[in-house]
Amino acid sequence: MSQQLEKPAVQPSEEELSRMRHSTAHLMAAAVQQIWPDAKFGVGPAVKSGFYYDIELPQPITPDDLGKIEQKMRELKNKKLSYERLELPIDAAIAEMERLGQVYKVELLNLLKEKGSTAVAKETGDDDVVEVNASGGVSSVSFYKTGDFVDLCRGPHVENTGQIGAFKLMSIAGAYWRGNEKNKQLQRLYGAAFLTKEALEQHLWLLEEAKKRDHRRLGQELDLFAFSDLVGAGLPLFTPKGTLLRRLLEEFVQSLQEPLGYQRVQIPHLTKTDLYKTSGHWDKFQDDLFHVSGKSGEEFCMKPMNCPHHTQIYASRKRSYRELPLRFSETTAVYRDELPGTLQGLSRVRFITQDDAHVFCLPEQVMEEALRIYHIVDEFYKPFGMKLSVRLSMWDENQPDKYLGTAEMWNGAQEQLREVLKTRGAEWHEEAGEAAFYGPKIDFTATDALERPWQLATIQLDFNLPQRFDLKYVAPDGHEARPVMLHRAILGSVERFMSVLIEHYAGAFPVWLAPVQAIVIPIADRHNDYAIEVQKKLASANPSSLMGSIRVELDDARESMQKKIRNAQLQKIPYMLVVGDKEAEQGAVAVRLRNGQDLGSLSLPDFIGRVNEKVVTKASDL
RNA sequence: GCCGACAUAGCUUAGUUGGUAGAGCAGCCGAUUCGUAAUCGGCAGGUCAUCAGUUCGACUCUGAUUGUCGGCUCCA
Repeated sequence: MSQQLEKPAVQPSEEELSRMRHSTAHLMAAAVQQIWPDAKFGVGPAVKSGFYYDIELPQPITPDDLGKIEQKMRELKNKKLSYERLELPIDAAIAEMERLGQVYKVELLNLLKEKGSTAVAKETGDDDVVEVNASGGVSSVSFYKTGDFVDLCRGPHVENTGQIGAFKLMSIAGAYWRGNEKNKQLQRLYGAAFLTKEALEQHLWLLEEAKKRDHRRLGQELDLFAFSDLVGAGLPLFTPKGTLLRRLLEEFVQSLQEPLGYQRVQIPHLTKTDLYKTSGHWDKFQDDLFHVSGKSGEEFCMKPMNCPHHTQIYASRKRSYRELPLRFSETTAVYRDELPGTLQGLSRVRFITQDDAHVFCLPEQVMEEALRIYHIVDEFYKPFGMKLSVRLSMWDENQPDKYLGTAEMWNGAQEQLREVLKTRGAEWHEEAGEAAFYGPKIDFTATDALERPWQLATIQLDFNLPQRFDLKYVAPDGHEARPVMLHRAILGSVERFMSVLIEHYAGAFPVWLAPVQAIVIPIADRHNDYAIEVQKKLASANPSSLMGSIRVELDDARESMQKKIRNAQLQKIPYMLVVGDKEAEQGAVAVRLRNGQDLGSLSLPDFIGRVNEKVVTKASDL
């Protein structure tokens, strides 16, 4: 007998929470079943901050029903019903579920019987169904019974419903059965659940706070971008301030990549579709392109990516091994006809500006080049203090037809990227099926205010497109050889990066990024002349800033100083420069920081020096 | 694309048994000239997203379209 591990005295709270949430999902299902006895149940796992259950009813559940369900849940909770575990041979289980008309459970059980629990967990996204261990067939399964509700489930659960904490049903959504859009769509009921009422309230409060950081709201309040129904969905329009922010980000990344040998190129936004028929994108993405036709009858489309164009710059002349690596970079827009239901603020758009680059190199240069890119990613993200998670996105070897190239190619390329991660000492996780169709990638993701993950930077290895476009270089021995291609983006999409950035800072940008860095606030009209003088001096003062000056505005509205300070606060302007009689006399400014701190009177050179330092160091403080 | 919800002035929004819209902020005009988060008064601004339909009459009811939000699916 193996040594028993002692249970820790205090359960890790995550595990405890997750168990309670899972039990709450059962409680909700039990309540739904009492109200609508003909409800059919899909899967119902615990998730971040709560749980969900997928349910099918002849009459859809409406938001008004949520209160009713909650009330029934409380009733059942107060009865302190036990969670009772039963084991059944799989065939008996199938028969029982058939008797109850639970068609989805029957389907799961059959799947378990044939393919085992790993396959089921993978397909449903729910590993609570049964113990995840073997990938072979399962011979017996466990059920949990709560009151009249019996559910296929591996557990564990709390002992009885009285131990369930505070919960609230949050929303109803559609979700395809087994995650496949060809299947029927069930109703997914989401709930939040916490051990205590206080924790639940805290969570709801955090959600409210997150709304204030929503980039869509801040984009409007801070006048960064806008949308127009006339222009169309997913097509953001950038205001002067938003455009300035974009330029600052682009120039930052340019300042990092240019010294590393990246050369700018430029390509048209239209192309004949032949380009994508050659690259292989056509077969996969033709429905997601904006198609354009001209006079000639030739088929054109808006470019949805830049790699094929860049290969044609490479292919425009004979290349020698001596000129490799070639690193073509370009910050440029691509256009993708994303499904309307997926569009979301700047996070998911149809006009996407990529800070794209393609490196063409010798096979033996791949590591070095990938490491260079990794270095740029590190340097770029450092000043923001954003938490990035790193994913090695691999192909799905069970679906080779979704990808170009051979298993050998894929395994080799994946191993190379794994080496890169090891060399960097990165912490990463690996996911099959997340690769691009032409190669594996290292993806860097960040989260928004609601902690939804978004992919930003990416490093992709590609042996396929060089082959498709028959790219060559002349090797030292005089023979022609095939270069390797790396695709990379640092921000990813400028729009998406901005969405994450805005939420990361809650709109309060550090000095180097703030579209308006300082605002001069004259106390009374008689101070306007001095205020103008201050503005002029600052606007031409800061040669080391990326934009060549301090970005300063003057608020000469005939309003109270208090009002002007309030407005500047709401605009999250880092420095408020109050000038009155005293300052005019001393040639100074009274500096108030965005965080409310009063720096007192500073001479102009002192203030300029301060801003200069914050900009040059990309400081996060003021 | 699918499921569900929503759409009133630039922004936030009031407006239930269907009788042609009311406010705050922003804007404009005037007064106020102020020491660290909203001075006061006035004016203007709406074919109630669009298009059909029901009705004597539609912001209100029905349908379609467009857009937005939360999910699902997809994501080069």
